[in-house]
Amino acid sequence: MPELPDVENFRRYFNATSLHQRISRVHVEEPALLFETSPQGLGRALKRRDFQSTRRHGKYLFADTGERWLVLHFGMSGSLHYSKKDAGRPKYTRLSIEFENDHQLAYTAPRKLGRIALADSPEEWIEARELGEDALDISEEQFLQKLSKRRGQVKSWLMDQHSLAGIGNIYSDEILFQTGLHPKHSLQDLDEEDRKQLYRTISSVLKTAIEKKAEPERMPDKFLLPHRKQGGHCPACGATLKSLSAAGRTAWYCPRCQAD
DNA sequence: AGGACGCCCTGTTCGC
DNA sequence: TGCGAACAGGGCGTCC
Repeated sequence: MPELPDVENFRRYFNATSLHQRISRVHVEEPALLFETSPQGLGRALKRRDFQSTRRHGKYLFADTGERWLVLHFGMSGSLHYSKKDAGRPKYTRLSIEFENDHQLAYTAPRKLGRIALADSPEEWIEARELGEDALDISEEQFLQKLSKRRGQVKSWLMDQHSLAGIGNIYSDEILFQTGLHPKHSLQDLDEEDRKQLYRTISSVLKTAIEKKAEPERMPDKFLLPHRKQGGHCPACGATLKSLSAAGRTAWYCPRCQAD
């Protein structure tokens, strides 16, 4: 599930459950998800410390130990679950962090496509991965400038984490639907008003999705999200939605409201 | 540079 | 109903 709104909710969940508690044990159940560290290295970085704060950049979550930062990426299926230790670990737990209060924070990822790492700081990580500005932090001026330097299809650009960080397949569809743009619309052909509208829609869609806990059933009626599947209908005009392939993913759009 | 692929995984959904 | 194929909200490397 994890695009920017999901990860922001994970961050808030992390804050509500896992700050300021001494870490007693660290279990790495899927070492393949570790990036440039080892179970021992992760244990050394976390044990006997506590998480003091969190940050998010795009789809990455960072937790500060006062020394190094824990970095979590959720791939396509990752999530967080805080529970009492004696309840056992949730299914698909790939990493669990146990606290001295007999609770644990489990990072689950059925599809094993996530990433667990350590960084000296969020900034160091962002720079090393060459991530773009966070989609909710970027100013309109920065946004317009970045856009003007690029060519290609609008959907691909929105999903490119090196341009803007945080937007994936689902929310790029939502943003394009609400802006009335076809997924393959050329960036160069966007006029000034389209560009400004795109910027405003990114912000409003992501903020609304965060508020709604990134849960499709909670989204406003005008959102495409709950309808984007085979046989789904446009919430604005009722037309049957169409799909196409873009940047290796399936885009859903309304052929009437988003004519090319 | 940008775009189309293939691949990494595995649970769920689709289509015959 | 049952089975294999295709697909799923991500990201990376390769090739053209």
